[in-house]
Amino acid sequence: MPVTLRDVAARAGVSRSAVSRTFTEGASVSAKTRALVERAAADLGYAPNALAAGLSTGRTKLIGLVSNNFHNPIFLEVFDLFTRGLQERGMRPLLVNLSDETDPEASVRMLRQYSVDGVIVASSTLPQSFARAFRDAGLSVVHSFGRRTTRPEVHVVGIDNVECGRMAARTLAARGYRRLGFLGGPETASSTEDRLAGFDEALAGHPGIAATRSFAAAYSFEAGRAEMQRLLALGPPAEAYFCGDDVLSIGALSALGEAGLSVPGDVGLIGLNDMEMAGWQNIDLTTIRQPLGAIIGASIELALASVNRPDRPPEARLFACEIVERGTLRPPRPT
Amino acid sequence: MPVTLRDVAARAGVSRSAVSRTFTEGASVSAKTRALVERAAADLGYAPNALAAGLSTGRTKLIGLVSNNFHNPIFLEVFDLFTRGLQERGMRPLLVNLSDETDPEASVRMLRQYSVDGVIVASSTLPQSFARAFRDAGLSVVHSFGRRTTRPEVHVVGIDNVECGRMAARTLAARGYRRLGFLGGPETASSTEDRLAGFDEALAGHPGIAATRSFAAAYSFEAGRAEMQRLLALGPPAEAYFCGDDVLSIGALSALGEAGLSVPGDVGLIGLNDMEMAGWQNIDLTTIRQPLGAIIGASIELALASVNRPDRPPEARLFACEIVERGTLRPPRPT
DNA sequence: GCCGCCGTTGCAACCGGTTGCAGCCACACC
DNA sequence: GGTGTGGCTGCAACCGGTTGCAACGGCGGC
Repeated sequence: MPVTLRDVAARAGVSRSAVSRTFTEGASVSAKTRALVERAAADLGYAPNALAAGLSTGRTKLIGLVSNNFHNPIFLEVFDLFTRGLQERGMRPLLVNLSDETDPEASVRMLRQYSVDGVIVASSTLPQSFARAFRDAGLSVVHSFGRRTTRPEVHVVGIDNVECGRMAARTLAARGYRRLGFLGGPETASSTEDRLAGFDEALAGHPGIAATRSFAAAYSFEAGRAEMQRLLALGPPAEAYFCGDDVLSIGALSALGEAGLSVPGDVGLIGLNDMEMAGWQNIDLTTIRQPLGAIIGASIELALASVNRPDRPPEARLFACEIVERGTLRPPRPT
Repeated sequence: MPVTLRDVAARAGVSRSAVSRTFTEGASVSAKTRALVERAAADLGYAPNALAAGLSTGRTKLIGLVSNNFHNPIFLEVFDLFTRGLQERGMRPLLVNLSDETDPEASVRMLRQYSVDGVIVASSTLPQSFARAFRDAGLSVVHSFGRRTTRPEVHVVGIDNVECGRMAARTLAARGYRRLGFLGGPETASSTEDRLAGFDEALAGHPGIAATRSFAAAYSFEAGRAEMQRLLALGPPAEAYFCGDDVLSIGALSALGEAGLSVPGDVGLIGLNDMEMAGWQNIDLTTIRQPLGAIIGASIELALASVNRPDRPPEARLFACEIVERGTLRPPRPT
């Protein structure tokens, strides 16, 4: 039923090689045969089989897009940008959902079975063991939203979480807040650790400022809300919180509102990510913007580059973030 | 570098066929050879190449997952359920983003190039021409969140939008609202048309009730907000609105709040979908729940079934919705 | 002891492409 | 006219599997 190379060759009266060559960039074909073949292909509605081609060339133009983050709305934006970016470059994303997967082994087999050209792991919570397992299987992998380490094992693209922690601390200090709270994501996530480290570091220079710390069970609305409720039950809240993610901030916002506390009147809040929703006027969250487009662009770039040079040493690309001023912090304090 | 059938065969001292057969369900292999092969495969870390297999069998276990809805948060839930559901059944989703695509032709070629076993179109806004184009190319397709037509061209799974419109109208009437508003999605979307039809139909039995209608430019927060702002600028609002989607409701909510109107005090609101966010306590939207899990389960089921029986006549499966009572409508009026 | 049967096995062709290699041809040059 | 050159072309092998077919071996039944 489907039309193949052979059919086109027959109709054009040329060899199969000739047909193949007219469809491969930079192959040597005369204008005459090319015209013949193109005519026949158009008549028949021929589309070359990318998978069969991949069998010979070793390149399927398939990229494994791996994530376990299907409850944080920012990931819809992430998937949008990834799929479009990959499509524009002629690649196809094979989506892998690792939500309740704990063993890298199964996913590795899967990805190898489909001989993807490369893997992009888009997650800030997936343990590094996954990325490592993919790499050990000989796949070229890029870890987006990952952590920079001194001796990276795979390509990493993301933000400088330590610096974000500092930014948050400096911003809160500049607004005159003195009793701060750090409300992070899962304690074991590297992003949480790093943000806290930066936060603490910047605060070290401000002896008059105290900070508490706590951790939500996940990067989700419910977790943020639950954690803030727990804090409120414990005693009076801090003057302002740095939340490790916008979705946590919104959860916290909800708990605060329910407790009758006003933001930013009673409590200040700053998030991280700047997801679409943070700008919705009934949320209006002051936050630290992660340059999503740049991160994803670089991830794709790196993934494609390392397909061609698999031995290329792992590289870390970190992007700068910026404060987005909205309505959940009180204005800077005049000095 | 990658280990193939041939390597395993050599190490196990059997033919390539024997290896192939031990890995295909229901083939005839003796326990002895099977053990031999499995041992060798494990030693070598062999994983069969699914794409090469697909070349012979004509089944790649790849499913094209096509959508253009990357700005409605409910679609993150949709992708989550689809990817998990497909993975559980041993299928792999190839994600296709049609956000700014107007010509089905290109996507058809793409999907055929990767010889997907089937296509699932997950969108309530994509014109039917896309689904039809896929079908015409010989692909078996399921349209999720699509519209039931009298003579369906492809499998359709979704909800009865007309009935949802009726439910909304009946609910608002029962609460004693008399001046209603229909705030739909894009006027050309079939889902919008159907919901409006049902809404009008149910209202026909209530001569004392009047309704206005208007349409947002897209199923998005911004569009819902803009449309409600426009309505408010025109004059006093209706007593209650039926919004064609939760994300529209939330946009409307934001515009109402900004105008100093309280919900449900001054204006009532009912949405449709029941996305995760609708339950967030600071949104607390009364809405009509779409049974997402059932819809997606049935879509996958149907997609897989029609791979095996491509000539199976197109079928429509519609699921019932239910009202989820939260805080944006005033309580039922005692009669 | 012979026959037939059936489960198992390997051969070889095939799926739909790609590509190294050698042959062909036209043309230009001497 | 002979030779050399270079651009096109087709042959055939190969990518990593699957599968129809025929051969093989062991076993039970007569």
